[in-house]
Amino acid sequence: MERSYAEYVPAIKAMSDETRLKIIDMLSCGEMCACDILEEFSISQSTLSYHMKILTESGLVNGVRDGAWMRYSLNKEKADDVIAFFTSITCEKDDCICKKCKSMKSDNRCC
Amino acid sequence: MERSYAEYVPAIKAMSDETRLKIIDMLSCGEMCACDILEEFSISQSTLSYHMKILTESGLVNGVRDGAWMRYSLNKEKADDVIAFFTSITCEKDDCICKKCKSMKSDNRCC
DNA sequence: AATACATATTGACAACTATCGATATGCTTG
DNA sequence: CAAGCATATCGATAGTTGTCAATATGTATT
Repeated sequence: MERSYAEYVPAIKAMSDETRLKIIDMLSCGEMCACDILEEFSISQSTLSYHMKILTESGLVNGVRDGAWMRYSLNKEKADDVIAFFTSITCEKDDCICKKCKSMKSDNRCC
Repeated sequence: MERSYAEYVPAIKAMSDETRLKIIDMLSCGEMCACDILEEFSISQSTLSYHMKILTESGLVNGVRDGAWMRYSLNKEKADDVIAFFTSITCEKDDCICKKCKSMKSDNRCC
């Protein structure tokens, strides 16, 4: 089975930034609007908007407009999907890509 | 509780690349040497060495010299640690950072 | 319609990343 | 020790990222 690693890259990239990790954590219990998220950081409004765009485009965060505000929330399904993907590529498995290694020996060593 | 998001950034950054995700997958069942990993990709030897450095410096991959070869393996503890961190920041929790949000209402909405 | 507020977009820029070819280092074997 | 193979490092380069100030857009209120 060929796994589609590239499919997960945008979400993992979205998580590979300290600011965005904190935002994900902040959204784990419910919705927050941009202005309240902004208060927790020492970054400009445009920078936060940039981070929220990366998070929403990655699918990890949902954003809905509510009048003048944007309400952001965590897309739990997507987050769980990423976690499941991680778990799958870091666990031994019967159809593992490494089984294709020509010189792999019986003790799981090659070379 | 203040979480140390920054602590996990190098490992997540290491995972945010298609090539390195595939390498992690290849190492999930056992050790492989650089030359065998290289065969699975269309990249130069120096580029692979660069990726292996990022993976080992992040702690996700262990590299040990074995004569002329390097034997790489997944650091399962580190991988599990990252997964546990993800799980923790994407799940509701009593000590959640979002609970500090001034305007958070009883229905977990703010604004 | 004018003003104020919330958020998004733009343009600029410095820092970082992925890549390569060339070269260096380290190990093994004749 | 010389040659050859495995891996690492270096220097260059094109592309990406995170940041800001300025500006634009969208919504609510007066």
